[in-house]
Amino acid sequence: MAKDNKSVETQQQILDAARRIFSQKGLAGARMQEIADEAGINKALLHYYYRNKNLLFEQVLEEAVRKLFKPLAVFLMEDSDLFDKIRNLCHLYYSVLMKYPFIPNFVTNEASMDRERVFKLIKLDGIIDGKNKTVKQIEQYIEDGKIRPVDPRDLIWNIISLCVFPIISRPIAGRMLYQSEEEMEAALKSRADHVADFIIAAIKV
Amino acid sequence: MAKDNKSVETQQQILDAARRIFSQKGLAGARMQEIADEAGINKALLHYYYRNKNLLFEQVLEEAVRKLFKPLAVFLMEDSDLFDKIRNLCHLYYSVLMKYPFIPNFVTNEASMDRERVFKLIKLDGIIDGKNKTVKQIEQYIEDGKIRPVDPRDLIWNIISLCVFPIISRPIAGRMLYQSEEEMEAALKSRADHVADFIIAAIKV
DNA sequence: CATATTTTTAACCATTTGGTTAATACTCTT
DNA sequence: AAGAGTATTAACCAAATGGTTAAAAATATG
Repeated sequence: MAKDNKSVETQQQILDAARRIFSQKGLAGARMQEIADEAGINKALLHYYYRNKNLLFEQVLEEAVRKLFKPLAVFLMEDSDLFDKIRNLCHLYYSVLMKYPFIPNFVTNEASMDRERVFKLIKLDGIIDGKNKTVKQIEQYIEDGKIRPVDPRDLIWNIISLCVFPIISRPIAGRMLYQSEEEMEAALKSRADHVADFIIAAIKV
Repeated sequence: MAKDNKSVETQQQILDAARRIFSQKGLAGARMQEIADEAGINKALLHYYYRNKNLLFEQVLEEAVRKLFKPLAVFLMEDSDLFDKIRNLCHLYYSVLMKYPFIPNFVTNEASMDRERVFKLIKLDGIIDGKNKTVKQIEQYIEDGKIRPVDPRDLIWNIISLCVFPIISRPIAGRMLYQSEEEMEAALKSRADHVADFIIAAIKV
């Protein structure tokens, strides 16, 4: 049994490499040899730790799905004021996705190729419980006249879209909208606030 | 020289098949044999009309990029009232993307794999001219007190996000937010209007 | 109808790729 | 230091895959 930490270090290097390669090239486009090279090891060693490509991919995908859905689950479950929740979600998403900008595209793309594989990794029950909770909260806010009448599910979908899509479209939209990389980076920094403001302005009476 | 139309018909079948396969599996995941089967022809015939996989892919990608950016270019260039433009864009995008729902994911994914390949296909000059025009229009609306002060580029990015992302995320979000496929289909029908309302509510003073 | 041209196919081929094997280096325990 | 177990490697293999070739249908042309 691996008592020393050389092996876990190697496994970590493999996972890091796999994350980079898989997220950039997808399951079909990634080459085991390339992952091994990127990890600085032999291809046979790669198979020694991760029996095959699919298993390795599944591990990387699971991690990505978890990271992508955690902020959403937190948002949907939270008990606090709706406006606070929205601001929190925007900031949480931006900090996570700025750190792992490849995740949204990686997951949505895999979902379009093999929907079920992604579903199996989402704790759907928890999400749906949270969704029902937040839908109720939104309905209550409408009833209390705190926000305009909107379809709660449309609203949730809009919020997610505004948090996630800018990251996916950044390579293209950045070049279209901004003069330079730096200008875009700067704009991105304040986007979490702007998006939250935008959403709240759209619903507040 | 092909005077008859059997050959163009075959080429069309190939393109249709290639669209389906490439958009579902990506460049690396698609198999020439599978495209040939889907088109009901021999693999050698596939190479007879399209010399190699890359050329065929490029053709499918170009078409997808054109379809994805046309509504945006129209929006950015249009001279009419900003609110009308926004409503138009939402409806245009929804009609195009409901017809070709695979396009956004296909293009964003390819952009994340090979950014330059996508850039080369976008008529960037036209888009940027239009962008400058619409940015000026938004600034004018702010100055005239018709809308709240917002960063024009953030606003444009938000509009695009709200039009495009729901299509990308539909397989996942649909199952999370709605009880059944039919319920989601129904909700989707009115989304173009809701999204336009949402955006306008967010900026109108 | 004969022949030139285009379309379609079956059989092949070279390369790539995921995965295996068997042997070697390393590390830890006693 | 010896031996057991673990980590690592080079060489290899079978299957899959993009692409080619040469011949056969089919079609157009005179």
